Amino acid sequence: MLPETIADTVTSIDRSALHAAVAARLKAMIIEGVLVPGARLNERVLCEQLDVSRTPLREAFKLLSGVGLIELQQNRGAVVARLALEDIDATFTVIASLEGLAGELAAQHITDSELTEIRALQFEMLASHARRDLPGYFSANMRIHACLSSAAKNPVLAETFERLNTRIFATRYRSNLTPERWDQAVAEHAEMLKCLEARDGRQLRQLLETHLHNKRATIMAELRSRQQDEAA
Amino acid sequence: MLPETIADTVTSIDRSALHAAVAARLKAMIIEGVLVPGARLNERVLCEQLDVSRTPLREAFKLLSGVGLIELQQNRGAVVARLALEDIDATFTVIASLEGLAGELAAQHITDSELTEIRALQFEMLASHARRDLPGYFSANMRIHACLSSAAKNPVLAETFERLNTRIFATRYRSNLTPERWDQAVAEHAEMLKCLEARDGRQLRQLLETHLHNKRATIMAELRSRQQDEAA
DNA sequence: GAAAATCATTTTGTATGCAATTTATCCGAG
DNA sequence: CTCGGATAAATTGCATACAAAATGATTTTC
Repeated sequence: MLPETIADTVTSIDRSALHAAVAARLKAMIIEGVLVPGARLNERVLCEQLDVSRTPLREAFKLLSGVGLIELQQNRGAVVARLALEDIDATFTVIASLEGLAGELAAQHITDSELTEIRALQFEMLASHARRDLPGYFSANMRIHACLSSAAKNPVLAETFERLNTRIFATRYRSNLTPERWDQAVAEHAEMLKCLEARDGRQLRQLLETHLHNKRATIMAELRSRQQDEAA
Repeated sequence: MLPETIADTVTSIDRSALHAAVAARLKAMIIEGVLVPGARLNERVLCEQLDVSRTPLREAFKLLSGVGLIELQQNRGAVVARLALEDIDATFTVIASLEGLAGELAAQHITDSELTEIRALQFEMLASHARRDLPGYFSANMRIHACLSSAAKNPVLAETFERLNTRIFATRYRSNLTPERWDQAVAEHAEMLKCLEARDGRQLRQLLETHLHNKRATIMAELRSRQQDEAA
């Protein structure tokens, strides 16, 4: 299934914090799509796959349910959280607001080195855009948003973000973009950097909110059409 | 060992969802201040107190750590989450932003009956204010904010809220108010209701953000002075 | 032949036992 | 008397065993 040596080192589980390690592994499996939304998490099967007993596995379930990645059902075990379109929409709405806040705070608190890093990432993003390298673009994009979040110097905000992002990670960073929307997004990012350099929090917040609002609209449209296709 | 009286029924733990019930009990104990921040959660002791075995107790720990009410320490068990002043400040900043969003969405989506309920709660709050009944005031206040959150029709927002609120519940709804600040808060609430009735989302958002910003400033000032007293 | 009921199997939930780590106590050296 | 180290006690972490519930299959009844 997987290459033996390196993969084993990566995938094998650290026995010293088993429940946490199992949780991390399950999280990865969910994000990577190995475990699809709605799938039942059979304890016996997962125990054998991960080579742990049921106790730490069940504890990991509880940890993940707190993040909202899985749902616990009374006497019926756990299933991978299934997000309805409305949930995704709602999540983006909240993320948009938080991202706006992050921008406003970042404009106040960002250090020069952080700003330098964001500039660099911006160029990476431009490079990926020029190459039409979508995965590279998403990667740079994601790191820019993470950088902004950390520049805001608000751990609660960062944590809340992290939480919401993991839930819709696949949706957010694996969607398609029309060429026009892609160009527009890149242009928006350029604007955002300008605001950041000018330390204009108000404006940055506004920009980020509309930026995320646009992203939400794009993704929702895509998801809806995809759902229609499936129905047909 | 069956529950005999009504009191027993209320306080005894529902055996059908033990880990969840235990989590609820622990949450209550933390919010009520029975378990103070920083206190170690000894498994053996809690098992005896709650009359459950360690397995569901430990699972409850994991559930609560997801909400951020307790912290898990490697090989050292769990402690009630201890919030530094900066954490409280950061939390309020995020709550302010979310509350603003809730207001904006509520203005768009609120139903007449919800609006009626908020009006009623507003009067309850005024009554408590007139009587200088602080607990009653906080209670009405809390229900108004909850109502607003539910009127926003965004479950993700509501959940995020709930999460952040439980963490600083004691701080938020048990602080003192100067008479001036109290009057001001009541006035702000009147303004907010007006915006809601006019379905003016923009304005309401602005109001809520400053309202929460004021609340934050008040509470942070109080906490800082309290900390100084303790040091002296 | 279909619906319902019963029984077996599987799966989840809880309790307990054992190993490993941490914490507390005691003793001796400086 | 204090500090450090060794040992004992306590506590946590994981695995397993048992109990309860849910699922599925088979038989019974109409």
